[in-house]
Amino acid sequence: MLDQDEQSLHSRFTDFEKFCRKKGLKMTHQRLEIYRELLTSSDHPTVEALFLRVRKRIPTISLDTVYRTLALLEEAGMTNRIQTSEGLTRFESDYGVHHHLTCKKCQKIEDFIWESFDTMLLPPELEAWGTIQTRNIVAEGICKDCLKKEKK
Amino acid sequence: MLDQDEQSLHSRFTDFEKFCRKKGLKMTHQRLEIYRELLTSSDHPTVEALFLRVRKRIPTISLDTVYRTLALLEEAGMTNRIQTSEGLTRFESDYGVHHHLTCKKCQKIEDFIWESFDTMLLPPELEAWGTIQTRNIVAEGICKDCLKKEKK
DNA sequence: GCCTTTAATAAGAATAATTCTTAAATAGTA
DNA sequence: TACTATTTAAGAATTATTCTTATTAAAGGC
Repeated sequence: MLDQDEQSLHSRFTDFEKFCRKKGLKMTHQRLEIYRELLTSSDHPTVEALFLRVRKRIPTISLDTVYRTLALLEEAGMTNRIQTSEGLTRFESDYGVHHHLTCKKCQKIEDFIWESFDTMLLPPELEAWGTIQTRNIVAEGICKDCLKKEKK
Repeated sequence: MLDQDEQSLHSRFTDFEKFCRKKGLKMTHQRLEIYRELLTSSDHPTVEALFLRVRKRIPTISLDTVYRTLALLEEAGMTNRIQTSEGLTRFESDYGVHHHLTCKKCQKIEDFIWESFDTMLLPPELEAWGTIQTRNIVAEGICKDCLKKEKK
């Protein structure tokens, strides 16, 4: 499992190089580190959080570069933007179809997969609307940790 | 159908009065007009848009009052906040379970209902997470109008 | 209906998130 | 190694949202 993860991480870096070449974009130190940080972050970080993490390795990096790079990665479909109900923008690296579960108390976001939903046919009325490309579930509630705290 | 809508609109206003009384809130002209505007808007307006519409009837209303009132209504569960991928906050009056369909081009949001999804049991693994209260689908694609424009 | 109390409002200042501007630095290429 | 076009850092500008304060108005008692 770990091997496989590392394998896939490595191949994703290679993809990033290829991607830059193909698009005529320069492969900068900053872009690589931002992308790496996002790949290894599983907590759906905000731009600010990502900036602080990357700054440990590149102390002179600017917040603006993080914004620009994330926009770039998003456009290329390599990351997803998540608009939370707190009003903050969070990011995650794109790794296939999944859904989100958010705690209303602590705002923590967890991923989950649900294949029987993914393969379900949408209501036929929606065909008249246009072409539907993605469909994601946003579920909200109170997580176990916050439920415990409430009881105290 | 129209009769029923008007009926339900009227009862919702009455609810609003009751709601204010119960919470010890004052029933102001501004609050009523903002609530009315949201009830009769089906296009998921932004705060700014709502402000401009209400201003036609109350020219001196301030943007801040719209923000404050929407926060109030949201807290009471009478409206829902929708965080769009454009990064804008939109609002809709709460009228029962439904889902959203957004056009990636023109950003228009349409509602749809899908009862067979609503009654579907969530994956059992999620029970370990905590208590799940809501689950909504956000579908994205290109609407018919934008598809037509693309062909030109 | 008028008075009092307290909450709500308007106006504009303050804050926070994001984007833009510009000069300097750097990647890719000859 | 030198050249050219991108990209970057820094900070200014913009935009959305919230806060502050003096004024206004709703609700309830008289």
